[in-house]
Amino acid sequence: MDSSFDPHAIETPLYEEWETADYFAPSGNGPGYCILIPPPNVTGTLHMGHAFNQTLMDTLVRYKRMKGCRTLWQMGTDHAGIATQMLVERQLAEAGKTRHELGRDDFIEKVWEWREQSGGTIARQIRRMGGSLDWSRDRFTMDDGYAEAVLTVFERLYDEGLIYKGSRLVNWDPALGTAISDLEVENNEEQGHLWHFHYPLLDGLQTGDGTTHLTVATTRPETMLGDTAVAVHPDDERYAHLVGGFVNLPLVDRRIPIIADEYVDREFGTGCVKITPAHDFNDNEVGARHDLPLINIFTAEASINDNAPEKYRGLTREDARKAVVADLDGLGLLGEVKDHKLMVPRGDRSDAIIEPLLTDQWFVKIGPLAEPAIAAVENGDIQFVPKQYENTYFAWMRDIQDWCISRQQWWGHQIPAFYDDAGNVYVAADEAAARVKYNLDAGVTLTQDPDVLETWFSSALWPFATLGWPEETPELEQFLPSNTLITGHDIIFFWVARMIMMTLHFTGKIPFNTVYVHGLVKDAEGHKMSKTRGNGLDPLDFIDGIDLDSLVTKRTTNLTQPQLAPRIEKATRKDFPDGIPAYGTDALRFTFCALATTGRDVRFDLNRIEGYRNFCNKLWNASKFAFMNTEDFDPSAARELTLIDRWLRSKLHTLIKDVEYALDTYRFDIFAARIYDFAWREYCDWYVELAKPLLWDANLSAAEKQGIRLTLLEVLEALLRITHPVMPFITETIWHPVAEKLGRNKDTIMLQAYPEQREFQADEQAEVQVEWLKAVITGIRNIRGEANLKPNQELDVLLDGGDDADRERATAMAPMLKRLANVTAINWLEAGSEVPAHALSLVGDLKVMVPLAGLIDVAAETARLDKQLEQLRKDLERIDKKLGNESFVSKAPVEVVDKERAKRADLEERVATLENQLAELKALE
RNA sequence: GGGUGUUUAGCUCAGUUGGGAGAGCGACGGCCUUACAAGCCGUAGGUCGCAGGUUCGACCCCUGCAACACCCACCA
Repeated sequence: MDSSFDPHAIETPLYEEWETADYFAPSGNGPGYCILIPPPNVTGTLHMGHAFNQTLMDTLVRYKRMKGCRTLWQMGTDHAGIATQMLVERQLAEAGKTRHELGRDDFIEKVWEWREQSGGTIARQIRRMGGSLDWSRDRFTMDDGYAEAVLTVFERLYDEGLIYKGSRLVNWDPALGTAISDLEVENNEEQGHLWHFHYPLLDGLQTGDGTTHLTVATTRPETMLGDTAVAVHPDDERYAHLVGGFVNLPLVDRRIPIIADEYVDREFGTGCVKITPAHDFNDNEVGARHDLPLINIFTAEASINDNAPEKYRGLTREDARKAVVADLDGLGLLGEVKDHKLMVPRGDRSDAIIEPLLTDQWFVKIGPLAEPAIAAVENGDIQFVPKQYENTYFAWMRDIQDWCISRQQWWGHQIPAFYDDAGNVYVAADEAAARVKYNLDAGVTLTQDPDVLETWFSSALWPFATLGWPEETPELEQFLPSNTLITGHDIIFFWVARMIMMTLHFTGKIPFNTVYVHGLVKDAEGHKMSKTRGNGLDPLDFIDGIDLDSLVTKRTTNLTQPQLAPRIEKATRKDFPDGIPAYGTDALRFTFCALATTGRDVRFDLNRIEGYRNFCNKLWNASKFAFMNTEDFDPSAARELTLIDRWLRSKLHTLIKDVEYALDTYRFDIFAARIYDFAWREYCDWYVELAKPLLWDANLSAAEKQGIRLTLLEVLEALLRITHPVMPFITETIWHPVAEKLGRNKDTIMLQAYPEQREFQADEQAEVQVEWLKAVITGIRNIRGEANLKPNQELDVLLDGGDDADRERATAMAPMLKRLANVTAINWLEAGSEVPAHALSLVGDLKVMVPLAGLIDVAAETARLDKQLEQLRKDLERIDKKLGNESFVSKAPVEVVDKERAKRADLEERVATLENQLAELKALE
């Protein structure tokens, strides 16, 4: 083995070995266990969220595989319609071209080319993370087989009346030129204005105070060009007499009615609302109730169209706004203009302001699909961890709206609907099938719907389409439902809910039993990582390291808002003054597990990963120690387990139970913490250190030394198996030589059985004894430390008090005690002899005394004991108060009261001893 | 406007059924002790967000409030 841990030397070659040996494919005859990867975008790159998500999945997958399950981690990628199309369009734009110049077929060809070129990136990155996915079953949502599933689903839903086409107000992204679903709209509060406009009353009408106009307020002045009414509340006396009358819509010179509708809030503004049914979801409903005309004034790019007065045509919505306000002002019809905060809807991909626009779109009638999906969670077939997400799910599902699935885009599954010249619709997988299905002769010309399906429509089929559906495959039989879905809470609606609906509808099975929802990865300040913010981190940079300048360049290139670059650079130079060191994959994975506490977002903290990189090094060095002390080790030689061996094995016995419980309950943080604690504290700090003096002790029998060497190796070997799911590379590397020494099978640790409790025996007595030993050693170390004695300053120790057990232990453990506390001689105080001035430590009834002998300063020792005494007195006081409380004694359970009494007695004795000791010290001053 | 989560040591976070507040990192002091200075030994840090309530007893249960984060929602 190399002298120190170097992740790069081991990781990549090891992964290639695993993959070549086909260790990732399902094997064995155990129970099936399946996890589906949330398919990353095929042309994307790995971000921290992926790395976190995949670490948790791989940890579980490796654990289950070692537990003997026939385990499948299903790999696949998503065609990511809008995201990918945007990317390729941007590339075209750099070459000065548009997709329209290219034409649909050539453009799609270009996207496939891009996929060929960049599709391997994310796969390579996932491999670097150590993910044990079954690459042989890799699926892509645009594969032929997958496409067949998508078309089949569409057709069946259409035939069942669950997909329909309709003309509706939808969320329109004018930058992308497509409709998007409600979920793809992000509403954020932004600063805007509230403009008040005066609409002149017609036919001589007046308000109560003689005003000849109605004043309406709006945050969107330009939409007034499409107003078709003014509404007031039906019970509003101020305007009751005007209902049924008319106002003149300025600039447009249109006569529009004054209507009464409950929708209006009398308290807000003037109590009068302009109604624009074609450009506002609320107004649209009002318009429908009052049979108002819909006047669409926007083009697909959100410029003013020909339905508006000539003057405004062709203006962008921003310019139109300015013009409308200026013109009304010129007419004296502009009232107050106030600052106003409002929710602005923006497209999640384009960041463009979303326009409600009347268009023809395809919808999924979602109610009938939602019902069984709600039931599946209600009745516990599907469980969310943490459970509170079930409420989030229910809330959304119970109020779910029909799903707009058509996109005016080119990259994606083209909608399998065909139209004849008369506009009749025929739905089938392809044109030929449509002709057969609808009995159309060759004379009928058919044109396919140009739109594509939104990406989430196809990813909703992931649980069964990846396993071969609509064919009936053995994989469907074995791996549906899958076991655990691991995902962030940001895609519960987008993906999880829709998978549940679709899978239930088409297979009659639930897609998965458990949904484990983890938090999102935030930066050290708790902010969401994003390209725009420039605070994103590349997981590969933690593995390989990156220098500061490269990191700055990475974060500031290709920004959507280049003006932010200086700020991002400054922040980056401040947060990462030395760039990022190479920590290796294992350290990164361990960090993710350690931070994966339930129901909480994770702040990625550089200090944590550094600590866990150090932990890797610790493991590496511990194994070096084990090897150095087991040269010529013969696993079959006679051995006898010593006390510390029995103690360590007993600790391991408990560890195995704890890690199993942790993983079974998705407590990755506890899993990591227990491993860390056992490996570092128990194995390294105590066992190895205790073993040293024994291995070097001439009085110890060969069998006992063999017992120690065996334990050194066996416990390490088991620890490596326990740790392997989270740190696959270092454990595999170290495991081989260990297993070899133990004479075991040595293909790969990946396929070894996960440790079971029965491999290591519990031994309560050994634990008690070693705890005693640790207490004595710690006591002496405390004296040494507080008295500022050099470690190489040898000490003698005198023991007094205690019982027979103490005497036996002191004799038996003398070598360990001497070395770990750096003590030369241990003697018992002879009865009747004089007690020298000493520093004191108490272990139960046993007095551990270190004679001052000119080494220890009386004042320092006094201070040390004072500190201890003060703490003891505080404890005593608290207990006295408790026991002095009549209600406590009478009402608390007897065992609790007894416990307090015992504690009190013990404390009292210790206090007395220390007081005594302090008095003696005082006499020395 | 509705909902969810969070608030514990300087920082990041644990704390299972109510019964003596924990870890890692950082800080401080001492050590190159023959696996490891990416290390070893020791020490110091907390009215558990605030205010009430239930209880013999509350970080834990209940009520209210505050701050922060996120989700949902049509207030012009």
